[in-house]
Amino acid sequence: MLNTVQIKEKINQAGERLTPQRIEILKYLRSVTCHPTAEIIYTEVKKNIPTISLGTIYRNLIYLVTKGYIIQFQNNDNITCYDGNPKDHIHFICQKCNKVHDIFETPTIDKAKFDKLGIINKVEYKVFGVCTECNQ
Amino acid sequence: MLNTVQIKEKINQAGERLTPQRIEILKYLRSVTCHPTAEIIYTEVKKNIPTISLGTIYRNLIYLVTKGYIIQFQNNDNITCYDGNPKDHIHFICQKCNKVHDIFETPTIDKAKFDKLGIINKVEYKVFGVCTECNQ
DNA sequence: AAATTACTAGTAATGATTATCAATAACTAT
DNA sequence: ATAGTTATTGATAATCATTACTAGTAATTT
Repeated sequence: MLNTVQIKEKINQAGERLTPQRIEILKYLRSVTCHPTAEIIYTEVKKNIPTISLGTIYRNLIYLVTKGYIIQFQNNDNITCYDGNPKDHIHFICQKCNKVHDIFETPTIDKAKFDKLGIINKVEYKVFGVCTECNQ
Repeated sequence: MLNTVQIKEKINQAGERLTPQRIEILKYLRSVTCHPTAEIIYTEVKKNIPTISLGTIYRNLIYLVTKGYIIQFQNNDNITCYDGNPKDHIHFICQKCNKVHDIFETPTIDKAKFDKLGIINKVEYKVFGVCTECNQ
């Protein structure tokens, strides 16, 4: 996992600025294993930067997703969730409690089939079901 | 592909009613290979049932998804799209033109890994990229 | 240290989706 | 067939996650 210095090195590029807000959002997402919504990230980052606004959260999340530092996906209620681990993996989403579990396995697909269709930028694998806790 | 009689047989169950609106929405989705939004479905079904309302479209789409007659997923703009083919398959989504291509292949995953987590109800595989047409 | 401009905070606007409710019509039982 | 039950519809209002806007601020460059 990247430390703050590494984040600084990685995130800063020509024409882009390294703001405390941007660092804090990425640091938070890298520090948790859950898959928070923008609203939750807002609540949590606010503890360290009380004046941060929700718009800043959204803007930076878009930035971090675009840059590939984090992953985004929609949960069962179609709310966008974020994952600080950008490595391809499967999300198991409980349809009752909406909790998300990571499965660190990449399904094997026939890449050749996609070559005709175009260039692949990212994949998203979701599995919906009911977790063991909710299935009592 | 189901014909109208088969749809009637399949769709009607105790406590549920077979309305012309419901039939028409399913018939439309079964007749196309594209992946329309609720708005597009509204426009198309309206040609046959001019008085149908958008709320009825949404309500029946939820019904059809719940029953497993159709599939839903979010496109690159996070708008819900619908697929009249409920068989598991991969969606290749162009990030430029938002067009969706079907890949009739099911990635193999280690089901055992999910047994610990809970019961699987459905899977959703999406691949984002740029289609050959947009990549000129 | 000054200049440039990407970024922020605060707020308003957007728009897909859901909720509401009286009227209707699909189904059931007689 | 007919009447009764209630799932569904049409129309409209409400919701709320997300985006747009703007003047002020601060990160970076020169």
